[in-house]
Amino acid sequence: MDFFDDLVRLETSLWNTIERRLASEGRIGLATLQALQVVHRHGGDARVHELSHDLGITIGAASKLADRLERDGLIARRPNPDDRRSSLLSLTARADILRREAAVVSDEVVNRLVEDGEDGEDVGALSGAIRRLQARLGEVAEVRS
Amino acid sequence: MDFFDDLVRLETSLWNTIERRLASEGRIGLATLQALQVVHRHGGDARVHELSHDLGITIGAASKLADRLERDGLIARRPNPDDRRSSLLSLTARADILRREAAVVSDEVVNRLVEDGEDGEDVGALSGAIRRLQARLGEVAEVRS
DNA sequence: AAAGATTGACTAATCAATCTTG
DNA sequence: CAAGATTGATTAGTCAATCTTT
Repeated sequence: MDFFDDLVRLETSLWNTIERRLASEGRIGLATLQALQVVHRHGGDARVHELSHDLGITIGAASKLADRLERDGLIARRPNPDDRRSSLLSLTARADILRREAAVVSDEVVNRLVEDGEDGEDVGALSGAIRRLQARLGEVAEVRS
Repeated sequence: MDFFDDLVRLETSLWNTIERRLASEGRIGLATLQALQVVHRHGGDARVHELSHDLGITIGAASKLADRLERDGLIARRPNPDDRRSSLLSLTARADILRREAAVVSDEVVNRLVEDGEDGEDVGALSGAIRRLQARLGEVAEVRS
């Protein structure tokens, strides 16, 4: 199971590296960035359910995450007109700016790692392989509860 | 920064999938397995420092992790003869059995994903690329504090 | 002073129970 | 009853302060 260990180690190291860079520049944290990106990508259709699914956390965790983002003025909840059980989440103007700025920093770190090395062209193939494995793992990968 | 997102998503999905399989068989959790593997790999020379380094968590978190493992009878702390500031960590006999059993399950999940698909031979290259990127990221990847 | 580890206050995750709406 | 979400109790992480040993 060397492959899995290597995968975890790289993900952890890269995550920590990006997190440090963001902190050193006084930006939002990487976990917050990931959450804001989910809301952004879903346009006006983000619910707590999408946070849970896309981040791979439980519904309970996603609900509390939305609470914190709302408390910090990063998202707004408005009633879902199609289903009164849920709310629709959207980024505040300020959050969208912070999101974009942090994304630039994160991209910089990743690109510096991935580009202009001898391994430069590996990355296309690498990304493809990762996405194929992800597809293979498929819908089996939901979080319980 | 698609590459990083894909990496995170695969790692998360695979982690959750393995975790569910372990839980369904009544084994130790994946985080515990990872910790026991670190102690195992370091032979008699594991300290709290190694847990922190290899798992990518802070020293404080590693210290508390060692507390829990010790409390649950999975590791023993004995005084480090060479340096009285630290203890040496070793697996209990029971922990080594649980570690091996859980590793088999984890390997099964990963191998089923990775082998005998059309992507079978990708994985060698994939692992290599991941390890090269990890090396490139290098020692920069320590956790602060 | 620096290195290794521990501890307390805080933050964020899980799980289970519960509430509301479909 | 299902699905979506919230909440309370518990668990595990971070950070900062501290203690001991080098």
